[in-house]
Amino acid sequence: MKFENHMPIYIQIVDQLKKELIMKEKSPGEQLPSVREYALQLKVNPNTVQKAYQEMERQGLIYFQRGIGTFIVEDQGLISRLKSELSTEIIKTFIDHMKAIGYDNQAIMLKINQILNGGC
Amino acid sequence: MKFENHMPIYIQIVDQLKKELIMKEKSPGEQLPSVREYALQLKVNPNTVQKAYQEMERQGLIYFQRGIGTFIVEDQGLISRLKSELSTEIIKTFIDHMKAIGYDNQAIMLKINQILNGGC
Amino acid sequence: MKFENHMPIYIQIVDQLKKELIMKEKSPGEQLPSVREYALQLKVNPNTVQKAYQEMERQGLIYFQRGIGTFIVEDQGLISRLKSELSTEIIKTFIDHMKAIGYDNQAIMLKINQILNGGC
Amino acid sequence: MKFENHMPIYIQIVDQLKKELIMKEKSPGEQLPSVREYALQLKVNPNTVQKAYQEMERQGLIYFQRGIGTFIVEDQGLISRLKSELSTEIIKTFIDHMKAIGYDNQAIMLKINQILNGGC
DNA sequence: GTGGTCTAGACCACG
DNA sequence: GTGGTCTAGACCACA
Repeated sequence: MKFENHMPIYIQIVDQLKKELIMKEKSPGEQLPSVREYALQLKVNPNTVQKAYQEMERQGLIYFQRGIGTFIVEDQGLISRLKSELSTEIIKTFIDHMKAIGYDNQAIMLKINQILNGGC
Repeated sequence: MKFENHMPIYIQIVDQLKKELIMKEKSPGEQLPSVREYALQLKVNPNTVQKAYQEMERQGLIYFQRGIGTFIVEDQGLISRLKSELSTEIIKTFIDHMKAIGYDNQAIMLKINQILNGGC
Repeated sequence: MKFENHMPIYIQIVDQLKKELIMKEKSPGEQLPSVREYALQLKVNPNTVQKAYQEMERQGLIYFQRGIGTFIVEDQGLISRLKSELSTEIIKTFIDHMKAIGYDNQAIMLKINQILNGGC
Repeated sequence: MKFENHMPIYIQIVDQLKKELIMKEKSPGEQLPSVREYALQLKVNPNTVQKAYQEMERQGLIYFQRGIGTFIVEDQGLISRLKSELSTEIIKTFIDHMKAIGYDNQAIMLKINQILNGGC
């Protein structure tokens, strides 16, 4: 896994794990690698993985069990909820950015159509 | 002007000035406020404005004239180039993010259409 | 390290580090002293070292690793590229200066031969 | 006349005038343009020309005559002295720079020969 | 007046 | 510990 420079590594780990959840590479209830193991795997400081896990716990995505391990919460709606949250957030940010440089709804649609090279 | 916490102030100044350029509130060749004056306006340290200006010079958007002031580059295509660069960047990031959570082109279009409340 | 008056300290630091790279006192991949430590060594403000480092990063000579340190780029050709760039730059400037005061190629060669005390 | 950014304009004016002296475009005893006139001609602030003239007076190249004008000193050896001073200075600087990046006398000769593309 | 550099000292996020 | 940012205040060269 490659990390970009302008973004905290621990955030990039969180994003990666979320993506794996959504893409069904990880499932609710599944156990995550231990902090040390994952750190070795990612060639990253254990503190960084620790911070990533803490961030995910804060967001209610995983929970710790003392002495046993770290697990993804067993919430049926989790994935769809996550996906919808993320996509809304992404789109909202996107539209804000575009409007800030003078695009209106129509212009945005046009530009996107262009880039996705589809008609509609 | 209000600044967000999680982003360097000098970057926010750069973004703001770029936006003003695109929105034609500033024009090529125009003189920018002096470092000190702008700092007063923004209630920010002069060094911070200085850093913002130097970043913009590095990006080829403005130039300094010793002892005289700071000016926007006199490049005709500047604004359109800037606008196109920024929008492409924004859209590219957006699409990457969406694909990372499992949306394909069609799904992206659909979602956007919904939100921008347009048919097509 | 002593600094001359008429040249920014941070530029002198950059030049010094480039020289050390060329003279193989520093090698690709090597870690540079931390900003604070180097500032102490040079008896200079940390911000000044910071500025020097950032200038070098801008020139693609070093890179930062968040929370870890600053490293020389791991580019095999780096040193020879740097050396050739610098020497060409120096010679070009030199020849321009000489021609500006009326020396042609031959006169330059002659004068240099004299001073470097060599026949040829 | 075009001015470079990284060098004070008044120094560039001094250098230009020295060059004109050496190239016999100006002669000992000749009157220089008035500060105002020259400033207009160069599209430069009069203070800048003033400073250039002062610098040249300091170096003993010109003298002021109150109410009459500014003149190049009437020194027979002036030009050759100037030329020799300048060339020595230029060469000394050049050799220092080259040695600082690890070239010895021989290597310098080689590199110069290459660039001036002459045999010897 | 302008921009450019520097210092001293502080706080922050990150690993 | 690391680098990144910011402030307050100073001095300088330049136009």
